[in-house]
Amino acid sequence: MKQIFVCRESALMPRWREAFPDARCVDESFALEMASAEVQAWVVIQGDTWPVLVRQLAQQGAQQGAIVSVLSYAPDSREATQALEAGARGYAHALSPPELLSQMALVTAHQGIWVGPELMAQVVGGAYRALGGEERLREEMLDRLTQRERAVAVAVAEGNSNKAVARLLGITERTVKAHLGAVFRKLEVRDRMQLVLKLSHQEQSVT
Amino acid sequence: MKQIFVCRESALMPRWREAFPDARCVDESFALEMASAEVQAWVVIQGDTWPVLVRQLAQQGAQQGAIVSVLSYAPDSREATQALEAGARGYAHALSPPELLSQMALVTAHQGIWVGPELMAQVVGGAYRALGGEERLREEMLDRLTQRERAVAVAVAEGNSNKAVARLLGITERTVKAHLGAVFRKLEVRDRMQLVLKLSHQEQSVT
DNA sequence: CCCGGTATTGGACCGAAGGACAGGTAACAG
DNA sequence: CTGTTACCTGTCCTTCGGTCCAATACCGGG
Repeated sequence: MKQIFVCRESALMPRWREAFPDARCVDESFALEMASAEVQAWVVIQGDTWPVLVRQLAQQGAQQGAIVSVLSYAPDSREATQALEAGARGYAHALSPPELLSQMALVTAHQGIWVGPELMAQVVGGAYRALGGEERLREEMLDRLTQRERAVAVAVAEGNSNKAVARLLGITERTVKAHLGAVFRKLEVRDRMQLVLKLSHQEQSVT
Repeated sequence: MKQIFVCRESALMPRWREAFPDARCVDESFALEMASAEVQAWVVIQGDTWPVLVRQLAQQGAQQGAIVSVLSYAPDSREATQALEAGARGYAHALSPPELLSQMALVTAHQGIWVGPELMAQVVGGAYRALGGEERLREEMLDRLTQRERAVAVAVAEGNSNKAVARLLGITERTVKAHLGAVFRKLEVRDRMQLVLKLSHQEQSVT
C-alpha cells in the first residue's frame, strides 16, 4: 500500500513522514494519475476545491479508486461530512500524532471509516435527525406528559405565547401557566427556551 | 480482545463462530456485566429495544464501554444511523461472510467505523443535508447582522437569558437588549422565541 | 368510600423581556 | 465638517413568564 500526500512539498509536515517514511508528496494532477486501490491518498485541505479532488481520487473511473483521507487544520463537523460525502474514508486534524495517522491508515485500508469520536457524534447526529430519528426522541419526551400538558408544550415549542396557547386550546392563560409549570418539572427544564431547544434538537448549553 | 455475541445460543450463526472461534454467546444482562474496553460486543437486532442495549454497552458508566457492532438481518440506512447514534461502531448484515466480520473487528478495535459503502453513502448524505443545508440558511440570516448583533443572537438562540449574554460578552444587560432589538427588526421576528426557531430550523408557525 | 392523578382557575408576587426616549464614543465616507 | 453606522449605556414603563399558595371538579383503583 503506497502512501501519497497531496500538497506542496513545503506544506508537508514532519510528523506525516514519521508516520509513513516511504510516503511521497505529489501535486493534484499527478495524484490523479496514480490513483488506484493500492494507493492511500492524504489530501490536505486548502482553498475550497478539495472536495472535487477527493471525489476524483476516490472513484477513479468506474471501479475502486484510491483510499482517500482528508486532513484539516481547522476540523469541524460540516467539513467532515463534506469530506465523507465526497468519498473520503478518513478525516482528521492535520496535526494529529503519527500513531493516529497509522491507525487511520489501517482502518481505512480495511473498508473502515475514521473520523474521530466527537466529530463522528455530530455527523451521525445530523444523519439521525435527517432520517427522522429525532421524532422518536421527541415522542419519548412527550409521552411522559399528560394530554393537556403535551398540547401546551407543543404549542409553546412552536413559538406561541401563553396567551396565544390559551386562545388555541380555549382555556385561561392561567391554566396554560399551570400546565407549563408541570411540563418544566417533568422535562427538567428551566423555561420555555430550554423547552424549545429540548424538543427541537438536543443541543442546549446549560448556563 | 474478547468477542461476545449478544443473542440466544440458538440464534448464533456458524459463520460467526468461524470468524471468532473463541467467541462467547451471552444474554443481555450478562453482556452488560462484562462490558469493558477489552470487549467487543456483537448485538444481533431483534425487537426494538436494541438501541438501549447498545447505548448501555457502549458507554458503560463514565468511561469507555465495550466496542459494539450491530448485526441486522434487514439492514437499512435508518437502522444504521440509529445504531451509530446509540454508540455502535459497526453495522452490517448478520449474514456477512466471516472475513468481513474479522475486518470489522479490526477496524472498530482501532477507533474506526465500519458501515458498508452503500449504507455509508446514505448516512453521510443525510448528515450532509442536515448539516450543510441548514447551516447555509443560518449563515444567510446571520450575515445580515453586525458582529455584535450576531454574537448576541447566537447566544440567545442557545437559550441564554439577557443577563447571561451580558456576562458572556462583558457588556450591560441594557446593551444586550439594544442589540437584540436590532436583531428582531432585521430578521423580522417578534421575540426571542421566534428567533430561536428561525435560527435552529425553518419551521416556525406564524400566529 | 377515600386517595391520587388530571384538568381547571384564581390571586399575588417578582423577575425577565422588550419598547420608547435619550444619550455617549469612535470610525469612516462624502 | 457632516452624515451615517456600529457600539455602548442609561431611565422609565408595560407586558410577559414563572412560581407559590390556594380551590373545585372529575374519574378510576384499592
